[in-house]
Amino acid sequence: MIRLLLADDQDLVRGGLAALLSLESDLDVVAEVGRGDEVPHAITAHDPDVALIDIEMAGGDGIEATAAVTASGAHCRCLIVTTFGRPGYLRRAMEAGAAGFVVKDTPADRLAQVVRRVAGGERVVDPTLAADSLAGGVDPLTDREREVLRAAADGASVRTVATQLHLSPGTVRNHLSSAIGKTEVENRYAAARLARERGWI
Amino acid sequence: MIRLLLADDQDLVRGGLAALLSLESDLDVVAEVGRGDEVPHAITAHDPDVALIDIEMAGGDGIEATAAVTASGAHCRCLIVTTFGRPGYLRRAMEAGAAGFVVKDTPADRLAQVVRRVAGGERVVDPTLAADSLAGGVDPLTDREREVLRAAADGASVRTVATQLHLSPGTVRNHLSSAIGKTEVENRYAAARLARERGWI
DNA sequence: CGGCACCCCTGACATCTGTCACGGGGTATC
DNA sequence: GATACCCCGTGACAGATGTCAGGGGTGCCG
Repeated sequence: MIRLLLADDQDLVRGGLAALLSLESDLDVVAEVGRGDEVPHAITAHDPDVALIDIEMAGGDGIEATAAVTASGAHCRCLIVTTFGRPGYLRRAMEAGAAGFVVKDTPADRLAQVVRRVAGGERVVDPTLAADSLAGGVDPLTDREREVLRAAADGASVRTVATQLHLSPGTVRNHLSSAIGKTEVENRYAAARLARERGWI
Repeated sequence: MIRLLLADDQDLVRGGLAALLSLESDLDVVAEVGRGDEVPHAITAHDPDVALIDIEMAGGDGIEATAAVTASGAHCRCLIVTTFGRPGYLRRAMEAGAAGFVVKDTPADRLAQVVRRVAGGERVVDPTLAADSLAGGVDPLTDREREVLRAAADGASVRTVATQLHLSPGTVRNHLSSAIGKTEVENRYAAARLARERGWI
């Protein structure tokens, strides 16, 4: 019997996955949580073999949760199950110690197979996604550029961002200009959009 | 027996919902589609009583699909099941003739009840969402403002938007300025963000 | 009919943005 | 030590943006 933990902030999706996986005789959903930061506690409490974790969640994201589980040295292996197949997500998830990464577009009947392979010790990655990740290139932004871009992403002015990050307005503009250059777009918003799409911020 | 159609572009979610609903003895999932524009055809082919439709989908959105079903005069009733509880979505869905609207945060065991009530002829709306919709106010934007805002949302310059919509650059700027004023924010991007959040664009 | 709201356009203005050249300071690598 | 990054800052410039005050046109409604 493979013991499973589900982490997803949407009740219907979580319930659906539970129903789906429970159809398999060798899989047993032993716990469900709706927030990323509840994952470590649930793992110590229920000792699952595999944790299926979403990335975008209300309380703490799934990559951080995965990193926490990895750091704790728990027996449980983490399988990321996410909506967005962003190359940056994949890379960051693997760095955080994830044992698998699939998108929610995966055919439903294949999920159980993936879970079994992960439980068996394999690393399972969505093949098309892995190709994208290799082809799409890596994040060219520096830490500061990412930070500034993130702060400016939802329409904050230079002055606001500068105050927020304790920087001079000129410096903020320089970082933004650099990010715009690296992403080869016209302005900060397009740059932020692209960076988000690629999973860089 | 209540016959169901599922429309969601994510295989795992669709499969999960199917598994979840199939646990109920009076519900029967007779068809599944992964695109909004396949909904009308699937309805004529399988004659379901209730269609569970997502909004954000790859091929044609769920509100358009609902409108098409309503226009066709089919016996089938549409229940929107979506990730985002945006007031604008709710309003537009109801205008398109939806018989129900729930978010994916809904507890899994309540979905079957909602489906039964919709099948029985009731209109079922997420209560907190309905409150938001009434309190949050209506879309203050004009058709043109919405259009211009949408075109400018992902970082296009004024010139680009103007060419795209066959307008003068000055006119575009006036529309944007007006939208910025109505949304009470600082710039077009924040305005677009807010409009998207509210479901206006 | 007169308002009223929307649409389209113009021109002008202050401000914000994106870019460039330039400087100084820190750290890691060879 | 030289080199190469990265970080932070300045000053200056052209161009984009947001705002305002106009002008005409349409259609709707009291």
